[in-house]
Amino acid sequence: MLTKAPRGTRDITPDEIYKWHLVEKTIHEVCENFGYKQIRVPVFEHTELFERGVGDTTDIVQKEMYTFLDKGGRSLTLRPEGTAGVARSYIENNLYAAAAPAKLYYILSCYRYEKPQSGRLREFNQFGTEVFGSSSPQTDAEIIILAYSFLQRLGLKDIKLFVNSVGCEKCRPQYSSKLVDYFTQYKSQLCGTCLSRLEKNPMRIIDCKNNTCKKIGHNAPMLIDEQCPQCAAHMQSVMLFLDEAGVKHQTDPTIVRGLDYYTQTVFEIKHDGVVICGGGRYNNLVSQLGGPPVPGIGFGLGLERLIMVMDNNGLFAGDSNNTAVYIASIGAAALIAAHRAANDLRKAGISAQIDLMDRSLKAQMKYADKIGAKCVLVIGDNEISTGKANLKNMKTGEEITVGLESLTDDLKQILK
RNA sequence: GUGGGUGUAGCUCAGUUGGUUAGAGCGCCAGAUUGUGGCUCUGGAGGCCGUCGGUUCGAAUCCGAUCAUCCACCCCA
Repeated sequence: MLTKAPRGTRDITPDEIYKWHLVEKTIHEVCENFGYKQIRVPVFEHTELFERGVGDTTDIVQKEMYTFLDKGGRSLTLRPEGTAGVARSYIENNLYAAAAPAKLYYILSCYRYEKPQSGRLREFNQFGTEVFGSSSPQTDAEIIILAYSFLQRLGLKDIKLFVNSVGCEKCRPQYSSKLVDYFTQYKSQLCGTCLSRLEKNPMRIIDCKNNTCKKIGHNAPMLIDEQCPQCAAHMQSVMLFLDEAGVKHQTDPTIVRGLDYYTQTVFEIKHDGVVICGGGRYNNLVSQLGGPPVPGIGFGLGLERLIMVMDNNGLFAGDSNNTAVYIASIGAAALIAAHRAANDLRKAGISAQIDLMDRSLKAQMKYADKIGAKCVLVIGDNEISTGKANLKNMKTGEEITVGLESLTDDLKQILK
């Protein structure tokens, strides 16, 4: 038990870390390319932030939060998602007083107490973006295009983008009451959870997986048809910008999303039916949290799911950051020479390793092979007296002679 | 939270109707080759059979519980 990571958590081991480095590097590049700046926020926040921000009718808040009292008796919660904390930070640091809009991105771990399964962990990592201060449709499109470009850049081919609108504070209540009227007719046929949804959040009946509910929901009024002219125009405009960018999309009126704060645009990006990215607009979140009436939009993208999908599709080529030179040594004098040479190479920016195990030459060669060293330099008494050593290319097996004094310069040429 | 599958070496897995000292392949270490990795051959190390309890003369094997893990549902990234 002591040597077992807690349920729903996992280690990212050295042999797969290169995948994360690749993904993270791409995140930074794409976000900077779009003009977004990274923000880092605490792992835990006041519990109330999530209750108010995420919404206390959501599953996340009702049963999935890691909440605890600290020694001062404060109720704190490990963040179950990124937006609420980032919104809090935006307000607290008066970022609305700086240049608007604020274009932010983040890479952070999130925590939800759920039963683990494929692509679902209790601790997981999200890449997300948020734009605060703009309600224009081109902002929605920009956020979506950013996510889409990111996935494309990583080589994902079969990704599908689904877009919907959940309306605004004007049209949603009207629509909700229409929905309630509609579903009330079929009250006796709805499943248990949908009966309670009828009172709390009727929109979620539409994406119930129960066959009967599905059937009934199929003919339910859709918000996409019922929204106010402003919301309809907004959605049309978003899709126009997406078309203009060549980003394929389809509307899916059943996308409702589990978080309460969404208004107007919501979207999901799926791969093989798995949602790897979800997001939307939230025009009231900042003001609900006590900030100015600033609109926002963003998405969250699950990195474990992303890497899983990339793995399944062979999108990782392998670790390319292996040591350039392993310096094998025979004897105590050679070890010192190897040690000196390795440090010189490192200072010149060439990665180098020496034997730390006092092993035989053969064992050193095996080790060099195992760690994927690009070449091996062998130093013994002969080399020390002649000042020359053999450098072996581990891929081709070829050996060339290099001077120990000019090692750094020679290797710079060779490794080019 | 609900339903199902699986826990044996670092990994993938055998293990007969319960019966001595639990196996294989791969990997690891070493030697063959005393200064050169990969290929081959030889040898070696490595197991509280997930954990606890029960049945039995005897349990990896049967029963129960528990934990972990995987899959589906709910929900979500």
